[in-house]
Amino acid sequence: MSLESVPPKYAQLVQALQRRIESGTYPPGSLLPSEHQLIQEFSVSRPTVVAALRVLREQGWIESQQGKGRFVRGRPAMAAVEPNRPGQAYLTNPETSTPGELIEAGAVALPNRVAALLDAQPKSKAFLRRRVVIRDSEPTEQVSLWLPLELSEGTSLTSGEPLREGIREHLRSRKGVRFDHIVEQITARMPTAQEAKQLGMPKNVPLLAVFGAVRDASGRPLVVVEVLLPADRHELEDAYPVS
Amino acid sequence: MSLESVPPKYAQLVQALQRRIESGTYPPGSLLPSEHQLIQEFSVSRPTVVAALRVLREQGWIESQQGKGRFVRGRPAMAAVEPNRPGQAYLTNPETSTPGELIEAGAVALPNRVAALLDAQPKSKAFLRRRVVIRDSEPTEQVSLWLPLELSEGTSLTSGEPLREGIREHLRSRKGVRFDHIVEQITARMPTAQEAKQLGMPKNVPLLAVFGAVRDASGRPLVVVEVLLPADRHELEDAYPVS
DNA sequence: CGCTCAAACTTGGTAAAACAACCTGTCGGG
DNA sequence: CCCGACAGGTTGTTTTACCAAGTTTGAGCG
Repeated sequence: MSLESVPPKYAQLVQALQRRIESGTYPPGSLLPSEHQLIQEFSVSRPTVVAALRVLREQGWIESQQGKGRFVRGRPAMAAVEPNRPGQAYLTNPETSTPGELIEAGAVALPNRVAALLDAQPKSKAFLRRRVVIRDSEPTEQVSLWLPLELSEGTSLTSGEPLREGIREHLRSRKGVRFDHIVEQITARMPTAQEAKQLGMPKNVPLLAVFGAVRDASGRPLVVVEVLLPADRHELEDAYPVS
Repeated sequence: MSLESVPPKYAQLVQALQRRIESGTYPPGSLLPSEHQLIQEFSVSRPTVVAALRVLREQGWIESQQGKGRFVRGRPAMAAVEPNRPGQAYLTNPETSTPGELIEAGAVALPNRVAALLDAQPKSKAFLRRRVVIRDSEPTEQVSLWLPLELSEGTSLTSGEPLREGIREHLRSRKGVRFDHIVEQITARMPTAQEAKQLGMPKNVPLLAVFGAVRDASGRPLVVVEVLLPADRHELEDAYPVS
């Protein structure tokens, strides 16, 4: 049969050059072979070489300078640190995959901040689903999910049972909405007495509160996720290029 | 003279299509004209059309599906929110551009977390430069900069005078190091008595502590920036695509 | 009428060629 | 000795051409 599709030539070239950079054949700071040399060595056409080098440049492996050549920068170190995005996991993974306890599931009045993120009137009603996540037999995080009432109708989110499907897939198949990006706000505050008790944390330790507004491609807010992290047990990490 | 360089054709095509999407000529969800139609309308070749459409896809304006066509997604809403990166501004802007007060400048023993970010031994010596930034006649943030001693030698950072040049440019011209990316850690904690006093904040309000490890292209840490933000007055915002 | 399959569309990938813009040496002439 | 012109290298942009792969449509046949 041999239906294994071979990757396109330019992708093979990308991998070959990446291997050479990682192995030290093309050390950082050195000049990459010119387009003409690569054409001859790999027996491909110039558009193929250029396509491969464009990918490498966009990924940060090399940088090019018209008239001089392409310089090796090395394996992009930034890609090594994967940011931890609280809330991401709760949107794609089913609730049954992480142990936890559902502590609230019903319609409530929206807090001001959440209402603003949902483009809704303050104190208007929305559906709230709140869970405490348990790791190593200890409560570690509280995850809250707010949905407009029209988005919660006809879904299993209103039930008190753990979801056996990711929220993202659940809403896509039943309501036809497609998650696109998340606008995230990070703040810190002291826990309420109830929160400290539910999370098993001292009352004098602050909380990291992460609000994630999930929106579709046009920017319309769909749901809001709030993750509460005791600051003595969690921290957030991210990486970005300096402008 | 007419030395104004005209943008390349594919970039012009990108702008033209962006305008049509924004004006509603190509509403979201609709099918973009096929490559052949665009070739005829704009009188360009196919690679030029493809290059323009590739840019639009990478920027999130459209998505393509082999065999069917290219679908309009609309103006990428994510790009509208620009993340606020504390520390970024302090690396590029001169200290004289924002009012503040220098409260420390000298060699100190490294705290554990900063030593780890610098790949240095804990309690080893490094140079610390600490400033309180004043906005609207009120202290609002504390910015600390740690540098390895060999990187601070021969610079004006060790002086008690405000820098008239950005730190990034300062270190590039005098020490030849080039900033590439930042690995950021966000935590929350209670302020010390001294910090609360210097920042003019209540003692029962937590601090958002942002640690930024500035590294070069190979991942070697260069300097560490710490920004302390009273949580009742600041919050962090960011946006990212849902995977 | 319903099903099958081929034709005609779409985007994705490769090849060959040419010109333009930019950099860096070398080789003269002043 | 200095400086400018020039040749030869590099990447950037554009064109023409062809084939491959996925999707839709409709003609034709049972």
